[in-house]
Amino acid sequence: MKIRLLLVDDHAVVRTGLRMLLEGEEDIEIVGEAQNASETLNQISLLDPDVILMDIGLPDMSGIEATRKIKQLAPDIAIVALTIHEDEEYFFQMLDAGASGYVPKRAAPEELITAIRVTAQGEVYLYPSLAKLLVSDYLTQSNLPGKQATLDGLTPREYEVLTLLADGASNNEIAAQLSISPKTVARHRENIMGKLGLHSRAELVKYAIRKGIIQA
Amino acid sequence: MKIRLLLVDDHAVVRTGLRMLLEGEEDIEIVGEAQNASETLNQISLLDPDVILMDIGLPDMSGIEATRKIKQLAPDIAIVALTIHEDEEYFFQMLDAGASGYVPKRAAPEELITAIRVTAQGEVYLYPSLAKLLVSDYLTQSNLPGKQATLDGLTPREYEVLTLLADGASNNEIAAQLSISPKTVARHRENIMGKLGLHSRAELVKYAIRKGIIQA
DNA sequence: ATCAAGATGGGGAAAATCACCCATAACCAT
DNA sequence: ATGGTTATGGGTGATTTTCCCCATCTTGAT
Repeated sequence: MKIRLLLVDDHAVVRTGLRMLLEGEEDIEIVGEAQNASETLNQISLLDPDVILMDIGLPDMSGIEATRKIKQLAPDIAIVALTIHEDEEYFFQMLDAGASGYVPKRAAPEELITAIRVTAQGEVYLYPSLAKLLVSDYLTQSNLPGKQATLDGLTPREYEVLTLLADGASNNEIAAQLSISPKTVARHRENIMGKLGLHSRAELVKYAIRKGIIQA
Repeated sequence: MKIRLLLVDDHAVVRTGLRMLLEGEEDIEIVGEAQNASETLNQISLLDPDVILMDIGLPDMSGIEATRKIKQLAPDIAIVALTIHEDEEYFFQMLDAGASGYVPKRAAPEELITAIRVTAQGEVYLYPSLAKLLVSDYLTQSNLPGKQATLDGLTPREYEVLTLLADGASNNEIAAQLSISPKTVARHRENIMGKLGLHSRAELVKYAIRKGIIQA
C-alpha cells in the first residue's frame, strides 16, 4: 500500500520541486496538490490522503489554522509541516494544531521522506533540533498529538461557532447554518467567552484574528 | 527660527545615523526621538515639533496609521515618511494619511534635508520617481495634502469613534469616554457603517485591523 | 450670505445580545 | 455504572444595538 500524499504550498515551483523529489520513492504516491487552505479542505475528502505536506505561509489562512481545521475534519490524516520557519513559535503552534511532523525546508530530502513514512504510520517525526525543544519545554505539560486539535480548550463545536461569530454572523445566522437553535449558539458563545476570558464580540474577532482563525 | 524636528524610527542605529546626518544643518534642531507610534503621540505636545521624520515599519502601529493620528491631533505638524518601501501602495497610503513628504531611505542625504526644509514651510516634497506617480494617478481625483487626514471619507470624529468601537467598547463606554451622549455614538456608528458599507461590529473590527487602526 | 458638512443628541420601536437559570441525551473513560 | 464532558436547547429579564425619524449649532466654503 502506497502512502497517499497531498502537497500544499502556494508556490507552484515548490510543489513541482517536491514532486520531483518524491516521485522516485516507490512507496509514496502524490495524489494531489493544493495551493491554499480552502483548496486543501475541499480536496481531502476526494483524494483521501494519508499524509499532507503543508507549508505554513499560505495566502488565505495560516497553515497552522489549516492544520487545525483538517484535524477536526479528518483526525486520521497526518500532517507534516514543511516550512522556512525554524522558530519555536511556529513549531509549537503547529504541534498544538495537531501536526505530526515538522521539517524545515532546508532539511535534507531524505529527512522529508522519512518524515512522510513515519507520520503515515501514525508516528511523529520532528526535525532533530526541534525535537530537543520539545522534550525540554513541551512534554512537561503532556500533550499528545493526534488527539483533538483545538485551541485554548475550545471544543470542536465551540471552535466552529467561534469561526462564524468572528466573521460577523449573528446568532440566528449561525443557528441556521449549523441547523441548531439560536439558543445553543448563544450557549456556545457564552462558553467560548468564558473559556477565553473575553467579554465582547469585538474581542472575539480580535482573538480569532490573532490566532489566525479568520482573516482580517 | 530653527526647524524643530522629531525622529521616529524603531532602530536606534537609524536614529543615530539621522542625527549625525542632520546635526550639521544650521537651521534644523532635533528636539527628540521616538521609537514607536505611541511614544510619538505622547511626545508631540511636549516637544512641539514642526516636522516629524517617520519610518513606516513601527512595532506597535504602522507609520501610516501613526501619521493619521498625528494629523488629527496636530494638523500643523508636517510629516515626512522615510522608508525602505518604494512601492506605490505605501506611498499613496501615506499621502492619504496626510504625510507631506516621502523619501526612500536610499535617497541622497541632501534630498532628505530638502524634504525637511520644504515641508516645514507647509509645502510638499516628494521623491522624484514618486512625484511622477502622483501626477499621473492621484491628481486626477484632486486630493490636497494638509487637509484632513481621514480614511475612506470618515470624519475625524467618526474615526475616533471607530477606534473605540473596534476595540470592543460599548456605545455607553464610548459616550462616557468622549463625554457625549450614547445616542450620538450610535449616530456616528450608523454613519461609519453607512460610509464603509459594513453591517456588523465584527466587520468594523476587521476593517479597523486591516487598516491598521487597531491591533488584533 | 447662504449652503454643505460635521457634530451633537432626542424619540421610538424592533431586534439582538448578554447573562444568568435550568434540563436532557450521548459519549467516553476510569 | 458513574461521573465528566460535550452538545443540545428552553426560559427570563435586563441591557444593548440597530435603524429609522427628527432637530440644532458650528464652521468653512462659495
